[in-house]
Amino acid sequence: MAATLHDVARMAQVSIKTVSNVINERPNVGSATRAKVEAAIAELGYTPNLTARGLRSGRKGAITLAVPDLALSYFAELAAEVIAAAEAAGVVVLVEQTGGDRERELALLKSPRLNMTDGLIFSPLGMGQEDVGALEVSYPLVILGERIFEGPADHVTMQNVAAARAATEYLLDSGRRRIAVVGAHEGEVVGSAGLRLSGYREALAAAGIEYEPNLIAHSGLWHRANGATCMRELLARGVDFDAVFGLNDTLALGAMRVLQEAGISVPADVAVMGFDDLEETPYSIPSLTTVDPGRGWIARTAVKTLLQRINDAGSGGPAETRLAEFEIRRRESTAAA
Amino acid sequence: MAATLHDVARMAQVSIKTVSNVINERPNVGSATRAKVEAAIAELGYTPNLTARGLRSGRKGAITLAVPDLALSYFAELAAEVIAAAEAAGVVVLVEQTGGDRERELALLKSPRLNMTDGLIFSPLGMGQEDVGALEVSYPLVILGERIFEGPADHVTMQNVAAARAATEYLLDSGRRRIAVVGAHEGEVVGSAGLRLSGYREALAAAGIEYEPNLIAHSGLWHRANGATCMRELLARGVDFDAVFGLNDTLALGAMRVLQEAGISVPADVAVMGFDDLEETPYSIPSLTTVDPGRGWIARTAVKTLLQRINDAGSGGPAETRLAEFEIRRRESTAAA
DNA sequence: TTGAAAGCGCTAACAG
DNA sequence: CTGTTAGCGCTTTCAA
Repeated sequence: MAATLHDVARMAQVSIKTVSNVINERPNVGSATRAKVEAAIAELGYTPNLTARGLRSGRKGAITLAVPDLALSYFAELAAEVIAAAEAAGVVVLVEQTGGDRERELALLKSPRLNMTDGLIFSPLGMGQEDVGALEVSYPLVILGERIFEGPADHVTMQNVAAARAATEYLLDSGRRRIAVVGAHEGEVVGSAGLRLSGYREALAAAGIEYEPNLIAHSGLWHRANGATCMRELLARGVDFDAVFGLNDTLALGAMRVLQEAGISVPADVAVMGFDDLEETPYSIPSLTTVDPGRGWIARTAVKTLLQRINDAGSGGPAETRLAEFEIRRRESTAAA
Repeated sequence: MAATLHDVARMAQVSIKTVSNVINERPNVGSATRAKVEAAIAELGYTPNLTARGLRSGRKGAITLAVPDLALSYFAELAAEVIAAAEAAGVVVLVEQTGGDRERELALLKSPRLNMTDGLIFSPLGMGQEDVGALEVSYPLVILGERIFEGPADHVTMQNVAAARAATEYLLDSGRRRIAVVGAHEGEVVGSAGLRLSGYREALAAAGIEYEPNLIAHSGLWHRANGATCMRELLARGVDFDAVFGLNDTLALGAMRVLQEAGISVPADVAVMGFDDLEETPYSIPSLTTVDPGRGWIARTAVKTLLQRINDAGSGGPAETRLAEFEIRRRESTAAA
């Protein structure tokens, strides 16, 4: 059995309160007493029971991170950065996967499991604006991504529209005119897919180029395999294009795979642009031009914001939205034809 | 304030014990009483306080998964499967990153944080056989990977030596003779790198081919960038080779990138073999032949084993080692020259 | 500066 | 079948 505060107190011949004071680095403890207590702690190998502390104090020193799926590289890299940022603040991270499924996302928001942690960083994929009410929760909550605007919770996110527009303009500037899109979501408006498509359309409109639905390929989850499928579909349609904008990197990579399989040269025949700046993008063949949406900043800001809300305990002012800076990472896949 | 058992009991006009019985699905509750209690639970939106339950029962319904880094695809995909398996068993997962650093790994094993969960699935990278004593811990522990043999804890792992040997033999069988290795760890014996290199040497020896140190490139963490660096080094050495065995997929992918950059055709000039069967390997260009080491089975078995130990609470018998089956996934990168 | 004691919300004897 | 009660290990008033 692990040693408790009582055991330490008994051994050090002081009261349990004094031991507690030492552990929590409270100032008012005599140095002789402190030394005695510390000796006893070392001797017994005492380590505080975090569950008991959590019950008593209401603070668990843990947060939950909910993402669709860690097998999606973007979320894996995001999670890595969230965990690192939390660790730096002395907080641990419980990771939940929702599969991007609306029902599971809604269920998670009301799950008793959440009371094991002090708050939630939530990256929804299936929920939409109509579910904004579900975000009225009794615990600190930070939302990532754009499915929901103007909600009751803090929001940390990337500039999807502006960044996608910049990506498209970059393609346009390099002389491409017929830009296919891979990974769109039929009829979506508020999700990442819808927003990035809006950015694409804005760029087209600004350049006086007509939007052509036939150049848009739709898919479900943004897996590499779906990028490949989209590209096969585009090729099957027989539509002509000189560039592809993958709505994220894995889609772009999957599409690029199929392009080369079909004997189409990248970038000579078709330029490829991604979105996310995954760690692997400099190592694809050819290396992938993409948009760095500020993932690291998003992770750090989400953790910082959540911990602030936890500390403020309700008195923290109205919900805020914070936007990350983005940047185009130019690589080989979009080199001049 | 959230409703408690007391609130529910008061509203349903029963004792707190009865409410507890209902919640924990204990059989001995009259159906009329049960209905009353359930109504009260619904009315108050009662949700059990898991922290209190954990303190009282000693069971938290959570486990810890410690991996080097979620930004490494192998660990991200492993974590995804561990979390899914745990979820199926009604358990949540706290994820820790050690960076593969020995000191951090050792520190984690003694961290008070671990008492927030019921047990640990641990994938060490920096620790070695000399640290086997650190695995004598007071909580249920399952070790993943091969850094440590014959330890006091259950061990779920892949067949590194046999699988690497099979991979090398596959290359040999397809007519390749000078097989470079990317990602070796200088002087390592018990780690994945050392074991996979042993498998490589076994295959060479069995085929009567001499082992040539000049064909081996060393690296640190198995990042894609390091695979690229290794390949640059190999090319700089001017040594001749007709195949590359990447000790994992990301290394192989990074190496393949550099090969093509140098105008060397894969697989015509050089065949490339990976290890891990990452989700992206069918979509690289060319698609990557690799070893599926049984990652999904490992994740599910690790969770099952850990939960069993947790349930057995010490009376579970001696530590066991479980080995996953492996399989070569043949793709384009090793097609006949 | 330190001690005694209450109680966080729950489970599990033990009674009835 | 249901109620009473004693803690799990900790933090935290309140006194001394």
